[in-house]
Amino acid sequence: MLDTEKIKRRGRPRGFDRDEALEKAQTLFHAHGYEGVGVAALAEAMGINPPSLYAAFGSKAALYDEVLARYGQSALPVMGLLTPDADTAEALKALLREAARLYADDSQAIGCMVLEGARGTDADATRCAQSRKAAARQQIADFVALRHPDKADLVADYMVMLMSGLSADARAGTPPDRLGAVADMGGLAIEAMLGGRT
Amino acid sequence: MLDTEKIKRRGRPRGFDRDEALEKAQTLFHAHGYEGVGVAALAEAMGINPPSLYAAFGSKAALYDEVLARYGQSALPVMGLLTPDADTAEALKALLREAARLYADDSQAIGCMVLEGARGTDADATRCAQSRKAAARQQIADFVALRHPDKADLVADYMVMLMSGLSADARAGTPPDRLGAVADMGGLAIEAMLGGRT
DNA sequence: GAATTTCTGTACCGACCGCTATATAAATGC
DNA sequence: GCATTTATATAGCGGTCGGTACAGAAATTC
Repeated sequence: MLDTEKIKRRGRPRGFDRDEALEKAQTLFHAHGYEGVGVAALAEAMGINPPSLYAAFGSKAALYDEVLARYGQSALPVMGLLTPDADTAEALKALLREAARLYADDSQAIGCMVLEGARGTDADATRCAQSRKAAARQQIADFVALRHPDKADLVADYMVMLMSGLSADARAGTPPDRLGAVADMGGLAIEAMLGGRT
Repeated sequence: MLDTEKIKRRGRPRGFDRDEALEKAQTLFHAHGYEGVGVAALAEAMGINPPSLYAAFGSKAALYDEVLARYGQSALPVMGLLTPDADTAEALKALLREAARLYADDSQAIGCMVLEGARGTDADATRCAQSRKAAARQQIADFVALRHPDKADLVADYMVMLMSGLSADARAGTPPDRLGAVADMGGLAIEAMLGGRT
């Protein structure tokens, strides 16, 4: 899996940087969604032609999958808040606040790419995104289960649901301050469910 | 506006029931979203041909708009919970519970057609849906403002955000009982914000 | 050098998109 | 009857979709 190194391969070498191309694709997918951007637009933004895209990534859906993986790594700082020694409720509230801030930050693209991607029409694309959504949910559930095993599933469901709503509202244009206030209000339910400073 | 009656109009009479056709279109739009269903599929389900569709409704977007209006009326029972004499928190919690039940009910279509429609790629369709979403939000804000004017906007934002998340999870396949539990947990934030039995 | 392998650009495929030109069918007004 | 008006069915418009056949270019191995 670690043959990303520049092994001398025979044949004509690729004329573009694969990761740079992925980054351009990520920008477009995040901004317009899987169905909102076509292969032609992707190829143009990546500075290549469709055949090169298909040679390097296989298909539009496969490219999307790689982009989602890349996004998952860059969005890891969010999940990094869930360290085992953190206070459960405080960490979840911080996660909500950070999600709201991130989703409304229009310096990049609006909303969560995974959660938005999980709602599309295309079967392949939604399957990819939903699997990553489920993985994130499980991460949250495992974290909550450290101290509240009986409430882990419910709280994880609640967190994901809330983040889906936050992402939707962010994309609908809700400004950062209002989104943050809503996220904080969502945190009240966590406190009520888990209690403060447990 | 009330010329829905069977006024004798000259020319060949329409060969299909307009409202029945709308109902079929509603089913398809709700199940697959605006972008997920084409004019050909709509026309076939309505039992007509594309030209009849355009003659009767104008365009795909206009048909969608009428369908949304129809949906808004059939979904009114939900908003009917917000009567002026109802307890604020209790009514909102009941609304959440009812929304969760309705969204997960697969006897018809999954999720909220307005909230899902507000997230699409097509500019016209999302504008229609977002305007109805905003109207519903205002209805909630007005209801809350009756007794908690300073918190009306925040609580309305929170309610809409939560319902968006519920609708997304419902479409992702979350079963009714889990969805209901999450909605109830969301209600805890309302109690914390407005207090019980105010 | 030649043969092989791989990538790249042009140009295009069939399928579907929303939509409509055209001609005909079925009603009314006179 | 006849003209007018409206709705229908057939067939097809230009455009975009995801994806590719093909030939040439650029690297390797021998």
